[in-house]
Amino acid sequence: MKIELDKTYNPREIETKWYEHWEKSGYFSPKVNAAKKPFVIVIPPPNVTGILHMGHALNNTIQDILIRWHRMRQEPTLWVPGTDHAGIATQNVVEKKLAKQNKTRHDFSREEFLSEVWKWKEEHGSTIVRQLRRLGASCDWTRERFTMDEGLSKAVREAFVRLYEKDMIYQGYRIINWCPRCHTALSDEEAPHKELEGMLYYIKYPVKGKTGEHITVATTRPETMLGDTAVAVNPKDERYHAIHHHKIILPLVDRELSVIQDEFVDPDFGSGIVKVTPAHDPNDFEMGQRHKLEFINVLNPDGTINEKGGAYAGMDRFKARKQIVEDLEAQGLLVKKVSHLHAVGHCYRCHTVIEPYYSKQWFVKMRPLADMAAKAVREQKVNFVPDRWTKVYLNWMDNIRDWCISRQIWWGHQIPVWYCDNKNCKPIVSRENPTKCPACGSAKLKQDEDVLDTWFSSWLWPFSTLGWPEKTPDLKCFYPTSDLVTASEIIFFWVARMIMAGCEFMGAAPFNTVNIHGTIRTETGQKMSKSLGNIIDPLDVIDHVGADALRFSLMMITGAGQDAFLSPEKFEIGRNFTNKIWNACRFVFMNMKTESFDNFELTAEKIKNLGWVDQWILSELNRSIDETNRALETYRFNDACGTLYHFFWHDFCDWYVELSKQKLSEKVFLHVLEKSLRLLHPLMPFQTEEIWQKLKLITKKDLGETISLAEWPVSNKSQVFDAAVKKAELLKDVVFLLRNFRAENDIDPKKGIHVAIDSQDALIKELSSEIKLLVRAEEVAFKSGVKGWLKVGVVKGAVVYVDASKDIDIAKRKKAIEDNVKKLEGYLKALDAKLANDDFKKRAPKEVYDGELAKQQESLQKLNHFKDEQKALETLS
RNA sequence: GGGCGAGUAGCUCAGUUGGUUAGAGCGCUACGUUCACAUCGUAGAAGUCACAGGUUCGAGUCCUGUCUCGCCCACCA
Repeated sequence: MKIELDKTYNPREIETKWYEHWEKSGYFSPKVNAAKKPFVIVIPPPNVTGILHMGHALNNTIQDILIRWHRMRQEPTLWVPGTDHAGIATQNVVEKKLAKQNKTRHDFSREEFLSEVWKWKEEHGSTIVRQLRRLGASCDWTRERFTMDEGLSKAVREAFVRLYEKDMIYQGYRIINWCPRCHTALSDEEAPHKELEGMLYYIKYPVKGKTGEHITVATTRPETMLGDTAVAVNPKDERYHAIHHHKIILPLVDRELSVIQDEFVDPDFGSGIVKVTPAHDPNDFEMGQRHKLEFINVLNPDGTINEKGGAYAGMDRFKARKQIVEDLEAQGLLVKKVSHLHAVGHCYRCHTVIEPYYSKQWFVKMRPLADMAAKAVREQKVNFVPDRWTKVYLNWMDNIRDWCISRQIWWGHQIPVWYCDNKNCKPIVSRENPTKCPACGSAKLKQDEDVLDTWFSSWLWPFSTLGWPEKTPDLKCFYPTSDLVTASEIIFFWVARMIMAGCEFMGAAPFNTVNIHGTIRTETGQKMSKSLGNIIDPLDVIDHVGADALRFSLMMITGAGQDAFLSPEKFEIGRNFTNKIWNACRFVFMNMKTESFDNFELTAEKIKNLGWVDQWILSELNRSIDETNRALETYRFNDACGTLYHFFWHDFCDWYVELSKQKLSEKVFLHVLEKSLRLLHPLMPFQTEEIWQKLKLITKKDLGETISLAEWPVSNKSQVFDAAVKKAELLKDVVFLLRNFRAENDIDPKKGIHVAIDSQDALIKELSSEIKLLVRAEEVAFKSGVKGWLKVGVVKGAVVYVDASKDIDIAKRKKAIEDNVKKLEGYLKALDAKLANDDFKKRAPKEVYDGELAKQQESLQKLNHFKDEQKALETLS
């Protein structure tokens, strides 16, 4: 059967065709085999609101490579996919949609609003999941999960109740990060600090009963003074001993404040006196507790001043700040303002400046969890790749603070706590919805209105997706998972907490290896983001060059764990490579006598009788298999790409295919091609499958159903032939020399040249036909005492001549030789000095010394030949 | 304030325990389309390995310090 490939590779139909076939055929579901250790990855669940961006493309390509590689190694392989309900983000999206109809969520009941969100989820939530398929991600879609599906919601309740029962969840009044735009509390991780150029205001507070006397406090947030309930000084600060027992009058409000003494106050900062606002600053909160101060909250949830703010009530916090400064100035109480660089928390969802806010929230006690999780990493139950992240992780664990898990939004897992109508009854914390109060029997119960932090469901992901808390076969078989692949941004949010949850609920860390990859950036180093308009859309890239090219390009340019700087041109590397592979295969298919290849497995017997070129390419293949494995084992995907790129393009196409006009074994040809496709498959799944299937038809060989289940190549020492490799090196050297000579002398590419070689080496005499072919030589003669020809150069002791009666540009040749002589003389000078150094002779290993010596000999010989040639050219001209 | 990463060819980056004359891809220059592939081939030019010291027979690689860029963490108001 004659099978032809199209002239250029057209990924579009091929990709859709194969993905559908793979999924339908169930290749992505693991073949459970108790005797074999499974390889398992859980996907970092993208937000349901998400659309595939380059970061996802990178992240999921890495996972897919690992998964496909292990699958081909015939391990039971599972990649669990799914999406995250992304509480705040999703609610924001739906609220924005409602805003277009001039509505807010408060125009709906909670139930109505939630049904709007579910509706949105059903319509748009599968976008990213479809896009992952286009990338080629070989997830087991039969096991797809969602953080709010029934099973995972059950897991969330189970976790909450267990922690509550162990006294590791508590409710209390604390200062938390409050987003005035999202109207909710946030965890510390959700309120990253950003440096802002602000103002430090120095304000006079009058001392009571001492007209004209005042103290000066410094603050960056003057509006919080409305909630001041004390001023504080350091007890050791002698400047202020005199005022310890005085009362201070709070301007604008006329509240009477005591002076408290607290070690926290740094006498060297500002004036050395701190205004204390226990309800709006974490430090002041601590002081407030220590000194039993009053907590006055002056803010509404939306960031406006509340009724406690007197004249400023109703004003936005920033407007109030401006107004208060103006008013103080008018009263002569503003001493000065100086610009001041400080770090301010921002909401990670909407980037609004967060407000430290005193309110009642639910918290998880982190110390015991952190200790366990840190231990798991210290004992190498979990390993970070690259290793430098270990320190980052441990440092965070050491400085952990309790986790605020309640959110004042509607979309999410509602907190499983109910309050009885009878205020004297204790809250009911329950896995199931209770119908009546166990204490008083009342049926009037009200569930806590808050929902849990989205990450409270994500941290259970590695086992909740496998069925926990039920004891399912999947859980037993696939937990703990093998690798986790993610970006550094979510080490604290997610990775660290998953390790905690795994240790706490499963008694074992959830994965062995955490592979942290870099961030995708633009050419100029910016983060890619929609708002900056600097996105390169992976789906565009797939449309233009195909998923394989996208994947390969990404992997090729991303050093292990390093950030990747992208521009559209970067994807040409993958496009060109897919094209090269395609055309090489096209060539093979066009030239093979298809009838004779029903079997191209190589037996030891066959291999022994192969020609040296075949032996050489087999040697390179086996070396490449080893290198690829080493690269994949150490998560060096760019090395794996580089190895296979070089092998396929340069060894296979440039040399082997070029030499294929000589007598080569077509069996070896197909063998190498087929093995190459397997090696490339994890990187470029679509194209390799397409070609492999064609190969199957041509060879009529039963290779199996799909390349994605074909066995991963194993290297074989008996297929490495040092002599053949040496011979190839020699051939390449002679060919380079003569090609260079041709180019240097502008010899018409179509014109044959006459070559003579003077050498004692028998090996080179076996290369005449190859040399003829590759340098377009009319003849290659082996003889000594060549007279009247031009000496071109010396290769491993063999002197190479070309018939000088042809059109050689003598002047150019002279110049080339002169350059060579100069270079060689410089090199020899350095070598001579090195070898003359007694210390080098004494201390360097013998191999190194001998190596240098041999180099000296060879260079000397070359130099002499060039000098001879110079003389000969003199007589010629 | 603490920590991490990066600085190697015009650009993007490799360079694994120190040991050839420091590599690749892109770009550039010249030539080439009867060749599977011009998304190609052949050949070529191009580097003070950020800087300064040090260790060593030998440093891009190890040590110390400095500079530049980027990132993360941090309750000095």
